[in-house]
Amino acid sequence: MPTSTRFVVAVHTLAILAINEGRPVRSEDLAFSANTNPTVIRSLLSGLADAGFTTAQLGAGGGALLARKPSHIALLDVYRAVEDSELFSMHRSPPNSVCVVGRNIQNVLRPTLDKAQAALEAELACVTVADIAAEIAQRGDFRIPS
Amino acid sequence: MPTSTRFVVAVHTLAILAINEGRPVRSEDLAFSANTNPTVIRSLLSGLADAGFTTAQLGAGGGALLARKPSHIALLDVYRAVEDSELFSMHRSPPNSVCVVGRNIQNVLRPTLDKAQAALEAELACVTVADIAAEIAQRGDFRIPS
DNA sequence: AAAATTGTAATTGTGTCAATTACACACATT
DNA sequence: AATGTGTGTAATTGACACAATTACAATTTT
Repeated sequence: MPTSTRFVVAVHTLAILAINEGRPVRSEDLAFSANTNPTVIRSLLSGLADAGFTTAQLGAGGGALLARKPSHIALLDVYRAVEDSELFSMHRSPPNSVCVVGRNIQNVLRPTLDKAQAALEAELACVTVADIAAEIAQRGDFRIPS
Repeated sequence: MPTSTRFVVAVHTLAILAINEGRPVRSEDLAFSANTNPTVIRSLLSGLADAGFTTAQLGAGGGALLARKPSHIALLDVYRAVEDSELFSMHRSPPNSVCVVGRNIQNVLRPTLDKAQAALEAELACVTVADIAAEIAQRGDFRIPS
């Protein structure tokens, strides 16, 4: 049940912005690091900006900036901002309602699937972009300019 | 996120087998209930049989049967038997190792993603096919022949 | 022997995501 | 003001995965 690569790339992007706190970073540079296309990054930033996590500065010397302290952006927030579809997908075409199982399976399964998703989300809520950035700084042996 | 429908359809299938305990059910009938193709069901049953959850009886009057008590088949087992790909997908092409973030992001993210997946799986481990079948029986106002 | 059913391979159809292209719009610098 | 830089968004294309479908060999029951 694969999620798209959006979530991971979005966290990657935010981590770079956290490390370059204050300095605008161009989508081209972000794309270079994530090994993808600038437009893909801009599309992600669009969602992140809607959620209030980033802003953009147009024109020469412009780029993306964090709009909020990285310690106040949980990975769950990022997940929700850029990942839209359901975690579990049900039957492609609705099950046959003539059958008791077909008639009830989705409603019966729903609470369990929701609980599982909630458990996953609770874990993502515990970690922030600041945590990720700090860990990267440690591995790279440098300090994040506060 | 076009995730696969395999997991839900597999649970659907096992619930039917649990309710028809002892009686073989043809892939055609299972497919009719799940509103899909018999071959799709047979492919799922192939994985479930490999995992030791079902057996098949060939020939006229044949079909699929549970090989284990439904109370001994957790949804997590089903999930693992029929769903192969990773829950979180990382970058499509590897991030740029010239950048500190690109070089470390995947390793830094891995523990969190693993913990999130484990939390999800723990929930799926709590519920069995027997639970699902019982809930369906209750909604359909009938009893499962033990 | 004949009919029924599974198991599996191969092909086709469909949909989603990512890459790419294109361009209008906004800002900054001169 | 004019020009260059960069974002924002739409549209197209490519790649890929899943499901549907077709086909058929193998096995079992009647």
